[in-house]
Amino acid sequence: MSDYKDGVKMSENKESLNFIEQIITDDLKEGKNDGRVHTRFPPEPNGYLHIGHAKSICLNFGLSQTFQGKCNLRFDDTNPVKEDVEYVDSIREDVHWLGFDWEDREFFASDYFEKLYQMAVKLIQKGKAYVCECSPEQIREFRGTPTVPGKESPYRNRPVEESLDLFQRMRAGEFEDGKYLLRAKIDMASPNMHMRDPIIYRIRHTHHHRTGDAWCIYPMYDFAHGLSDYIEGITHSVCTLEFEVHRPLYDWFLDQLAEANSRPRQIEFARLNMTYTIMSKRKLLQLVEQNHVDSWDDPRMPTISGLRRRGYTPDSIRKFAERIGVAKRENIIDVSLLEFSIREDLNKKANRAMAVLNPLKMVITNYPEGEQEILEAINNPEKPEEGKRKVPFSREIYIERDDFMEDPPKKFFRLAPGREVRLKYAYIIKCEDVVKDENGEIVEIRCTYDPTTKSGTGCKKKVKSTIHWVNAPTAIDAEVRLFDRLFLNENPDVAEDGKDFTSNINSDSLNILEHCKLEPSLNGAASGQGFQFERLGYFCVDSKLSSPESPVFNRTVTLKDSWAKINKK
RNA sequence: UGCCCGAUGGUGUAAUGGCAGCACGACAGUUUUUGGUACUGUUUGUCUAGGUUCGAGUCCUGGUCGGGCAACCA
Repeated sequence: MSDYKDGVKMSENKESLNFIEQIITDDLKEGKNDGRVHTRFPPEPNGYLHIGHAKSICLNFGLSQTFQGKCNLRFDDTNPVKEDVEYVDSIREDVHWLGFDWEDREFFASDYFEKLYQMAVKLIQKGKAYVCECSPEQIREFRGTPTVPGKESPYRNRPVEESLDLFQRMRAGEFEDGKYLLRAKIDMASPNMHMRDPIIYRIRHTHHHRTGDAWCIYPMYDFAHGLSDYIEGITHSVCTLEFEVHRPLYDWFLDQLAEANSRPRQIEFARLNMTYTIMSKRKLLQLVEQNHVDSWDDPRMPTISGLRRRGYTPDSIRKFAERIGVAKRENIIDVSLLEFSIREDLNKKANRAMAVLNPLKMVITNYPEGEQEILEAINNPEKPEEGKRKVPFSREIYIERDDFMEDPPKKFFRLAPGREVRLKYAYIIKCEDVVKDENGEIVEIRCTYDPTTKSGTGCKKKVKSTIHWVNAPTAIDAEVRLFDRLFLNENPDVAEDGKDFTSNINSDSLNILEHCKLEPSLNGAASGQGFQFERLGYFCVDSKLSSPESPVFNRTVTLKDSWAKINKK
């Protein structure tokens, strides 16, 4: 069951509010913003969205749902050299897929370029901004350091008229990149670096993915972001912790330029970090460009598109976001919590099927040759309404190589010479013989079956283990891709001296198995459709590589495996 | 050595001056034709030193530790 119904968060069994919900509740009590709650999700279209963005999306859209407000999608596209429409498209798709709807409120910071320009003009007129001619080196030098105050620019007291004229000519394209800058006139001695006459416009003769060549000056984040919030009537501007020191500047622009009585309020929360995972767009881009992964939607990537292709459901990701909570403390979430969330979801939703990844041929010597019978299998024990399906059975089947041991340790319950196990939905069989090739490798197991132990006939006989299998003559051949963590260490961001994070990459994160055997009901499974392969894990049809003629499945996540633990001891 | 922020079990997150709870993990058990699921139980925590108070995880002061801030990035 989804936790969302009619767009309203249903899990109101939670009795405590996170600190942002608390702030909004208090604001509402004080009658701020005429009782409105309006948030926004503001990605820069310079990369694909990842699980950290999912936290922010769930937060912002979730806030609008719990307070019956609105949430905008706004592309923060003020730096044309890094941005692209490819990213815009993927962001739209990913937010929708997660289950959120911004209705007709899709905006771009670039929509406001004219308004922002006019606001900048107003700032100059008020004597609160000036056109500066410092070089990048001079800017750096004059800025000072956190412990040393900055020095004022020689252009700081340029007459208003002159700044106005220059700014207008900057826009008109009279100057080359870097020749002039527009800066806010605040305080070069401020203990907050961001208040030391920050740059608000720079010249960049670059084609913009939306405005084309209409502009050659572009506003900086601090100027554009808060004012875009203001223009859209945002009430609560939620962002991550690193923007905390920007807040005084955010408020300063509003103090100078806001006229309406409703003003946005910036609130910062701690971004998501996850073990064995990299969460920076820049580094994710590097993984793609250096071919450490195939693409942004490689199933090993922590991107939303990667998780989707891996077999994660929107519900599982939203549940995960709810579980990890929202606070201001730096955090590192164990990736096993994400895995728990998808197992929990798929356990209830995914139909079961039998598949053998590493096939070992078994011949049931006392089963009549050439005969086949049809057995019934339960589609989902958690959902009886899913009913049953037919599974063929005959003299020759495949079992999992791991389910047989010639010389088993004490706690191994599965098949071994002389031992009995149940074949799921079929019969109890006994291993009579092991056939090996000239290298001593086991190539076939010969068994006998007990016809009185057929499943569903009320057989009382108990065996220690039930194993899955696939009927050999009707088996579908498939490729199955197993994934391991992309990084070897818990915190891949920190690498050994002199090395970058790519030195932590797990070179063995992709394991492609050919000629896996699937039960025939899996024929025609839809792209992206998820299944539980009994005893193995959750798998889905790969949306890019699979075809009806040669199916490809991705393993989303294994089942919890207590045997693996016992085996390790 | 400036400014800002933070600190609750292994990992997260609640407790709004009044019994430190929940989830995940770990461990043990019950059920089971998935060594899955479900269920039960166990385990481990308020950074530190003072202060205010009948009472402090919560308020105050000092310290310690961690994070952020010096792109014409966002």
